[in-house]
Amino acid sequence: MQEFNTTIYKWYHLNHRDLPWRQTNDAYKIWISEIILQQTRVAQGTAYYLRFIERFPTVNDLASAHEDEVLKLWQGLGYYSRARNLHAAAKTIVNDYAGTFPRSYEEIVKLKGIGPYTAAAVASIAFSLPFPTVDGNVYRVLARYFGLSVAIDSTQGKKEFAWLATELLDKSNPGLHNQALMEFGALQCVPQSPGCMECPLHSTCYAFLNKQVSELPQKEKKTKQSFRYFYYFLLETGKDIFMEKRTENDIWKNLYQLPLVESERELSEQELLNLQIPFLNNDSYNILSVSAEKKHVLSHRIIMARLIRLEISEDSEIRPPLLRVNKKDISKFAVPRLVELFLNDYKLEE
DNA sequence: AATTCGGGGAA
DNA sequence: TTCCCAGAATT
Repeated sequence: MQEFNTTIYKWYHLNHRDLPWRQTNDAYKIWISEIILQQTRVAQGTAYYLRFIERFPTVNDLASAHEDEVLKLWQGLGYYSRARNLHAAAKTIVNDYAGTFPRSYEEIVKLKGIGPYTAAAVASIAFSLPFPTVDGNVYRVLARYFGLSVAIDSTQGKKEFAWLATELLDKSNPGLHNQALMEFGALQCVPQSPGCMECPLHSTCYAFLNKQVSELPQKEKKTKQSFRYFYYFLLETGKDIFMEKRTENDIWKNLYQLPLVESERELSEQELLNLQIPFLNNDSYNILSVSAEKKHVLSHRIIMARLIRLEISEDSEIRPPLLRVNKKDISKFAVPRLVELFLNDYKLEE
């Protein structure tokens, strides 16, 4: 047990990455990095972290920003509730804690978007409080080394792993302990074909000794996907197009998009040509083009989408919720990746 | 306990 | 294709 920890620490000392959020003790910055890295690889999140910290150096800067700008900085990163919750929590910190990050686990875990993992990460790394971080890396390392075969996504499994992680925690330096264990999982004890021959723990690793490395950790649920059919409309006047905000409790909430008609089933090109356009009060338009079908895969959805370009007259009656946007301002709006791709294609055509 | 929420990189 | 990433909130 002691051997496990000291070996991990030694490995961390030799192999850890020099990441931007490891150069600070600022709880605010640690927090930002942890939210960005939820279900997100370091390689993908780092650039977002740097831009975010540059624009919002303090919690006050973030709290006083408009949500649209926060989402724009988050564009392309996914799981946008993270950005909305981050913004809401910043306001809570400013309003309820006078802009000082709360220093107890109980207060931290109450903040929006902060669950057991993130609360433990901030508490241990920023404040040296004794709470173990149990993330995907930790599940994997512990499951393999100690041979825990209980499913990591079951209630029982979460309890058992949390208990073991608490037992292992070095309370004299919980921040270092947590980061070392996670880094070890991220770089050495990786999900697919880890380098066990070079691993400093292989002589005492249950999974390696019992040839169960590829069987651990165990998971029980697999996500099932369903289809959705999105038909976006690019309404062009001379210099403007139209956009709308997604306000429903659905994917991409509070992001912007091109006017959308969603269908229960796939529509043929002929059906699209005859479609009633719900946001136009008259029918004075020309169909310029119908794009090829684009397949956009999310974790629980497969979205099949097309872009229909319409030329409309300057005096067309547009249903109110649509925003008239000058073409040079389109990039100011936070849009889903799918819409961004359509807009990029459109710009290339021009 | 099950579902939802994004997007990308690696094999 | 499949897996899964420094998970959390909602149902």
